[in-house]
Amino acid sequence: MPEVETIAQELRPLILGQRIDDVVVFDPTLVAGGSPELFAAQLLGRTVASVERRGKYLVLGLSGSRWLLLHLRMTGRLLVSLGQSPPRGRAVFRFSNGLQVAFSDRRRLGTVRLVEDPGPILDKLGPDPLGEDFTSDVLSRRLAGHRIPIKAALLDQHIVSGLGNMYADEALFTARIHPLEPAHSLSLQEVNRLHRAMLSVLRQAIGGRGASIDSYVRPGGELGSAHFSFKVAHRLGEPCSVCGTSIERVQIRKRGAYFCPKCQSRKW
DNA sequence: CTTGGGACCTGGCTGC
DNA sequence: TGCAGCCAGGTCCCAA
Repeated sequence: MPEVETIAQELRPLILGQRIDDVVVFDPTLVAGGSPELFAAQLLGRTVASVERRGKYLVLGLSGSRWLLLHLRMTGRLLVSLGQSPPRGRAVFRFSNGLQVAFSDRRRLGTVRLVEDPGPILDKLGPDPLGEDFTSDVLSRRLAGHRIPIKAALLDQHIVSGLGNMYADEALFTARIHPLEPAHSLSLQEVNRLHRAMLSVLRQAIGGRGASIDSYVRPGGELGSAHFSFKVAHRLGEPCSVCGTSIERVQIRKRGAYFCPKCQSRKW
């Protein structure tokens, strides 16, 4: 999410108010829920009225009541360039100010979708941790009744939206909660700590313009620096910054979970 | 309803 | 050296 937020922030001043003059889809599987031809045709001539993030979606509001939803998944990138060397990628959007935005995506899991009503997709998302209404109380209610590991709950975008694998690990470390702790069994105090940790981890990562651990780069090609602040994520075997214990890794739902076995000791 | 597993995808890595 | 097989992780879909 910090990566998508960074992209939204940096793309916004470049394309807000601009008209979409050309769309070329090189990889038809990029377009979800409709034909690539129709997708391109229906985008032409519309202007960009808003550039927002919802969960991990990048949401472009367009003139004529259409919404362009982009999801980058793991390796999707949006890269800007001006005119000359036309960028390849899965698709390229050209705007009236001459700017080109390429959707590049090594593993081809990202999607774009043009809809009249984003509700059916976005309303399924849980609350955004950076939204004003995301209180500790809200988090507590969202976790109630879920017996799954807290790490799995944080990654379920229907429960809360925006946390990816790295940031879930970082938030749990900061809150000193073991990733396998059943979500519904967190104490009020633990939920409070987790709530604060989610906010601080995400805000700090946005301040670092995202984490370039895998293939993420900013629209201009620059790297993010948020990964330099990671305490546990992708730090298997390194000493914990708090207690010096070796960072461990377990599998939860086929995903790697990094944690400090001492700072995040289980209570059961 | 909740939960868990497979599928998708491909560059990089492991191991024989 | 060559190559099969595994792994990463966000989301959807399906079965229990």
